[in-house]
Amino acid sequence: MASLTAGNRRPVRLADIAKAAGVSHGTASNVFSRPEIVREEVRERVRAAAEAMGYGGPDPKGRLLRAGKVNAIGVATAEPLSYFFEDPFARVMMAGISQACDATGAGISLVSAANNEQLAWNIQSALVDGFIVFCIEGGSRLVELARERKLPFVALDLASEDGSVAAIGVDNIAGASMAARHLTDLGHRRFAVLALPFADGRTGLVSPEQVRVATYAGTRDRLTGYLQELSRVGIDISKVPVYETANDAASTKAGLETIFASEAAPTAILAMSDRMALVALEWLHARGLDVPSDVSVVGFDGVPEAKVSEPPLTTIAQPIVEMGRLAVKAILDSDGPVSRHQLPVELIVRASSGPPRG
Amino acid sequence: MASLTAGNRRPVRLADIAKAAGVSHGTASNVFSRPEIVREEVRERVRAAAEAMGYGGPDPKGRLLRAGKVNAIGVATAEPLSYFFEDPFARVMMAGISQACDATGAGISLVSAANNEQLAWNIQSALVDGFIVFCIEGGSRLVELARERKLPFVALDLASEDGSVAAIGVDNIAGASMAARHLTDLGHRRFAVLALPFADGRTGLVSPEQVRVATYAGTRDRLTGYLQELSRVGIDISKVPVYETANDAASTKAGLETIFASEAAPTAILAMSDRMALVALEWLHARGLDVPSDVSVVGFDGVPEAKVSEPPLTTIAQPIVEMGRLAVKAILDSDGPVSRHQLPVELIVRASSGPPRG
DNA sequence: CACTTTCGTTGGATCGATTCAATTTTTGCT
DNA sequence: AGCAAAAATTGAATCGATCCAACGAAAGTG
Repeated sequence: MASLTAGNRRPVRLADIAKAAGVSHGTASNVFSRPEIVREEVRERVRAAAEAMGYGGPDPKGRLLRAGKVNAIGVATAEPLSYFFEDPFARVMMAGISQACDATGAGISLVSAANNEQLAWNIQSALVDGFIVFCIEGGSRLVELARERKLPFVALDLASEDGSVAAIGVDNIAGASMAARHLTDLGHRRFAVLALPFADGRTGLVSPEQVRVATYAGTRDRLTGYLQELSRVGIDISKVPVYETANDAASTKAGLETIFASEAAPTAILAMSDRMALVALEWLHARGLDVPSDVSVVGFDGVPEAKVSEPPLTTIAQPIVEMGRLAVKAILDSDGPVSRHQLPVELIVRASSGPPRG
Repeated sequence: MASLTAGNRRPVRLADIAKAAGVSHGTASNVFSRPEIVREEVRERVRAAAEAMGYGGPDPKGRLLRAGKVNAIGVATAEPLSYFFEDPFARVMMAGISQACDATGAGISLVSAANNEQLAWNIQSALVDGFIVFCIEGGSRLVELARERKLPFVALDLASEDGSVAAIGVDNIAGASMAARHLTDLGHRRFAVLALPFADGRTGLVSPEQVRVATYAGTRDRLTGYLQELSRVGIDISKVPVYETANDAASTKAGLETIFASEAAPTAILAMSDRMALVALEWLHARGLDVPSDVSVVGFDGVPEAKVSEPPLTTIAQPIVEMGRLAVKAILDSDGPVSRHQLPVELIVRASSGPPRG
């Protein structure tokens, strides 16, 4: 019934206009892809036929099959799609990826789903030349799915233990160590750690046992870096509360409640992400605690928001944009050996850290 | 030379494993797409063959051609790709689009290029089921290119005059009018307007003539709304400076310089975007002018940043997320007539506006 | 035991283009 | 005009899958 309107579902193929123009489909194809090699008169005839029949140009679906290359790279996470536009770290990373893609003319396909089954299907059916995998929650599954596609892929921000997967990350141990060192140098001795997930789906204070079996090596490495430095100055690290969050506001606040409920409240907080650190800043302010005179806070990541927070956040800056660029490069020239890059981080001292009171 | 390593460029097709497993390609296909209809023994044999030969599952490229649907929608702009992750308005809009896509399981393809030729090619070859077109700079060209693909598409944030293109926008005249009304009610009589582009590529004070031939009807409508209200209270609108910017920091600051260089500096600024308004806030502060006691500022868009600026920004909020959702819906059920939605806007009064001094 | 269902499998047709070797037409030159 | 070289055109093969009508075998029925 809907077909009453002009009665056709646009089945206009290149072959149709070739017939209409009285040329072979080979020639018709040339009119669009290499117009210079077909005689002007013929070219115009074909163009006119295309115009008349409402032909929208060669369908990329067809071309794709022959050409093999999609000219787009997929960026995958196990978060909902909006993660790409809402998470500060993801946004900066995507900006880096964008730059590299713009430079090479590649497109970006966002591949993602919070739902597990949907995610698998989306990865299996993504039309891309390769994947950049954001390893936050569900990282290992994601890597597994990407690997199954047998396309080039690179894991981001993951201290993957599996040397066979290409990965781009930072030196988490060194970075965390620098953060802790900065605070111990200032004289702090009572610490608390706001940790990223060690494994999927749980939050709360973590035990050494849980750290040992951590799924996420990156989280473990940062903790290792923190604790290494703390024990160096003689702090009993078994007394340092480590609260695992889901890197969102709610679980971070819960962590802060727990941490500050204890007798010996810390004078310094080591947060494994700027996102958590920024939440902490807000929470401390609401609680009437001054930063940095009551509590110092040091983040990790170096997102732009850290520059303009109240007070501006001391943090370990990752070369996020550069990582994004490298990732794209790794996909596009993915012939060589699996590329594993470990980039340096940098301590950026701002106003959220200072000597402890007294 | 590179082919020494195992000497093959992965030409493993479904047909290959079918042959290896001793079944027809039809059956092999079924093993992956409808496993329940093939006998277990056969299924396992095929699966084993696939595993052994390193087959990564049915290639979506092939499936696509047959299926016809990509299951992804393209979002197009004439800006570089990073625009999606850096512009506040775009980010909120993308969040809305993401939500709708998550809900329906569709993917998102970012289609964009600052370079003209590249842009055309990218749109022509994008593997998508439809386009959502961000009409900022280069809007008309973009719409033209999208139209040529003969795919469903919807223009966002564009008061397109051409009734044949689906579009989702807000009532720009009413919104602008509300903004101006708010300020006239407060007692303001000396105004300046920071305008979005009327046409591509130029900035500076605009003449009525330039307004008349504006490419962007949305910009013109907002101006109409402002001026309608101003003349209603008896202001000589020919004296109101209207400075056209490129909606970036540089040209906005240039506009402010121009505006405040004049004898009778305005007591109120009407900015056609929050982005400009926020730049204005900063510029005025740096210049030593207090907002709102020296100058009131009212923006347009309602981006999240407006809530936390110093001072918080009075603005006309668009239902950005809702627009994103509607756009996706328009693409996905694109059978009906071209859908043109005009959504309402809302005046949000914050601290950046107040009565003029004296 | 013949006869109908049901189930699993087969292989050809199709999706919409590009490519390339072969062929035809045009051009250029004497 | 005659012939070689250059340019334009043709059409079959290919890309990698899915779909479906037809068919053979096994199971069920009188």
